[in-house]
Amino acid sequence: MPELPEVETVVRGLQALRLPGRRIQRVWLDCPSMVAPLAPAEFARRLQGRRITGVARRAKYIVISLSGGWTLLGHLRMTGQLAALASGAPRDRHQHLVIGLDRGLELRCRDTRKFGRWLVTDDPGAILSRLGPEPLSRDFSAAWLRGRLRHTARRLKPLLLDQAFLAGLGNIYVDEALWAARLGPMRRADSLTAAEAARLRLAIRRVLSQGIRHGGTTLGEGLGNFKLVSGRQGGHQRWLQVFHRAGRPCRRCGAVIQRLVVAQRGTHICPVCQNGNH
DNA sequence: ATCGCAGCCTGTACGC
DNA sequence: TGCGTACAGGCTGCGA
Repeated sequence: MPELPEVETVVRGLQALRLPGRRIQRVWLDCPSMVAPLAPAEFARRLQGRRITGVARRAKYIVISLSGGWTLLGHLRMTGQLAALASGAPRDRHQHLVIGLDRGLELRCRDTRKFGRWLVTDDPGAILSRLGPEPLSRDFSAAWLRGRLRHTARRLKPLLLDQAFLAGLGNIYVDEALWAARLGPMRRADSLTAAEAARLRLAIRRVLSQGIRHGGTTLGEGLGNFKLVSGRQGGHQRWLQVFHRAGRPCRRCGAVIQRLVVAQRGTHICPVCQNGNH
């Protein structure tokens, strides 16, 4: 599942291709729901002929700036992948959106479950402004987190998954951050001490930074699993402490990692390290 | 204010 | 071996 580190890895891959200046020549798609609410023809018309002026990331969104003040916003959701390929490269049936650039390069959005969303808009702020702060930015300060935690009774797991609270975490990195901070997923936010809030903030920043350093997490060999723009796999799966490690020993205390369901999500904890008031 | 659930979708893992 | 079924999960929208 692409979360902040995976999207950052994709965006860095795109940035290495030096896309700014390239012109969009052709747009092909076969899955209208992936560009909804725009009709496919309107989506293509808005892209056609524009030049790419920049590539960036905000939370889990890929933000591709275009000439004329337009922006292509991409969200990979569960199984989305973005590949840069020569225009002659063979297609496969999971490539649902192809953006053809000049000089024979294509951006191909591959998405086995078709949950990903792509939008061309002249007002990206309408979407991006609803997001909470970037966890790796200065906005995510100890004072800010402490202040916000104090005023909500929500449980840590659903709170950290809420993109309007903090933007970019998903199921993997929330579980990893809670383990690193030695906090239980069911802990009420307003029950955290200042020291625990500080620990949580550092843990979040650490697991995200590590995820980026390792090029994101690719779990298993499935068709929809995370890939870099180059098609390679990420490397952070070797560093996971709890996620998908149920039944195996905690690397900190040796207790058996458990899988439970919290906020309708598979949740992985060390029952000994994270035993705080459930 | 906060939670729970359905829906979107299809590959995968499991049971028989 | 092959079939059927449950499950996985980011996000939205709805109802409790």
